[in-house]
Amino acid sequence: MTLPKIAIPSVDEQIDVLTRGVVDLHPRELFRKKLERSYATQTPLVIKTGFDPTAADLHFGHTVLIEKMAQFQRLGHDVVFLVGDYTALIGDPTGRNSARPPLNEAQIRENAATYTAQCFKILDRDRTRVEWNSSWLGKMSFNDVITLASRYNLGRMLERRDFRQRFEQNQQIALHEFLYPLMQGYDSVMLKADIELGGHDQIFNLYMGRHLMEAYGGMEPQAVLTVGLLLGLDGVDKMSKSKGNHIGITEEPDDMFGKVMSVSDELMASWYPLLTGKELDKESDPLAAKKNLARLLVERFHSVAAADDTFGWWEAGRPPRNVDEVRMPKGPLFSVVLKAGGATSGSDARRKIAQGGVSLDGERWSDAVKEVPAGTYLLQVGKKWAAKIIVS
RNA sequence: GGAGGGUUGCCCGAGUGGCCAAAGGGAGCAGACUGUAAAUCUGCCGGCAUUGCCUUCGUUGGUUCAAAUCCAACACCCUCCA
Repeated sequence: MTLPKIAIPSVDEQIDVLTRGVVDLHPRELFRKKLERSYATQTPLVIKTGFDPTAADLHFGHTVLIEKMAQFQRLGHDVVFLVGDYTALIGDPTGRNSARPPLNEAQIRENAATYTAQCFKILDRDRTRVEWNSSWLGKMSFNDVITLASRYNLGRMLERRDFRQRFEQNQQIALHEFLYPLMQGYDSVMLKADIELGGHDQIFNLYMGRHLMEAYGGMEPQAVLTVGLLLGLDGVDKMSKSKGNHIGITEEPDDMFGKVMSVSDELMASWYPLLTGKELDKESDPLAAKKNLARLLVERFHSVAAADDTFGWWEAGRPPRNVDEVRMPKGPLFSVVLKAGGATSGSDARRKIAQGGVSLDGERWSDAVKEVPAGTYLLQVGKKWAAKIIVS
C-alpha cells in the first residue's frame, strides 16, 4: 500500500506535539534518533497500535490513543491499525485475575468492523494501514511457535504483575496465556515497527515487542509510547462502558455536550490535555474552558454545524427540542400530561404536577384533576420536556 | 458425586408470620440554588383512583384469620469437599 506523501516536519516540532499527554516514552534517545533519521530521509516511521476487537462501541477513553495515532499521521508517518483478531482468540490477560473467554471469529469480525468504522472519525482513512495479525500468526507452524517461545523465559514472564499475582496466589494460569504477550510482540517483528503506542496498562506487552525484535535477527527495537488513562464521568474509575461512566463517540451532540459540561472542573482539567493534546491554561476561566472542550469534541465526532447548533441550544438555556404536537379531548390535567407523553403513568403525572413541574403556557398548574379547557397550549413538564397540545 | 448458601422493587441490599408497597444506598424524576445536566438542599420514586382500592418479594402448590417471611416440589446461581 502506498500512502499519500506528506512532508515530515522538523524533529523538535514533532516532539513538541507527540510528547503531550504521554506517560511513558522509552527509550527517549531512540525515539529521537528515529525521528531524526526519518526527517533526514523523509521516510515515514511505522507506527504500530494494536486493538483487541472486543469492544464494539468506542468512547472517549479509547480516543486518547487514537488521537495520538492521528497526530503521528498528520506528521506524515505510516500508522498501522493492527487488529488483534488472532490474539483475540486467546484474550488479553492484562489486568485480569483469570483467563479471558475467547471470542469466536464471527464476533471478532463484527467488532472489528464497527471499531474501525468509528476510528475513522478521528483517523484519516486513506492514510491508515489496517492489518490483521491472523495473516501471519495464523500461518505459523508448531516449529515457529517453539522458536518464538524459546525467545523468552518463565522468570521474566512472571515479572508481569498480573501473572505474578495469580502465580503467587495459586490461581490458574493456562499455558496459552503466556503466548499472548509473545504473539503481540511478534506482531512488532512482522510489522518492523518503529514505535508502538498503547495504553499505560499495556507496558509489558510493548516491551515484549522490543525484546523480540532484537531477539529475531537483531532488528532495531521499537520505541514504546504510552498515553494516560482517561477517567470516567465519576472522576474515580478509568472510563469504561461496563462502569457506565463513559461518553460514547456516537452519542448525540446535545448529550455529548451536556455530559462534558456536567463534569467537575477538576476532572475537566485532567481531560483537557488528554483529549485536546493541549495544555489547559491554568489562568483560564474553567467554565469557558469546559465549553470550549465540549464544543471541540462535538465538532470532532459530529461536525462544525452540529457543534454550533448544540452550543446555541446550550447557551439559550437548553430549551426543549422537537416539540411534538398532540391533539386530545378535554380532560383532567393529569390525563392530559399522560396523553401528551409527559409522564409514564397517571401516577407519575400526578406526582410531577404535585411537585410543581408542570406548566401550561408558562403558568404552573398544581391541581391534577382540574380540567384543561379547550384550546392550544405549550405544555411543559420539567425543564427538558415540552409538547404543543391541542385540546378540543 | 457429597455438604451448605442464595434468588426481594431499575441496580445493590435489609427484612424470618401481622405495624410491609416492603429499611438503607445508588440510579432516576420534580423543585430550590448555581457559571454548569457539578456540588448542596427538599420532595418523589408499583399501578389505578378527586378520601380508597388493586397487583408485587425466582416458579408452582400448600399451611394459616393473616406469608417476602413457615412447608413441599421445581428452576437458576454460588461456595466448599471429592
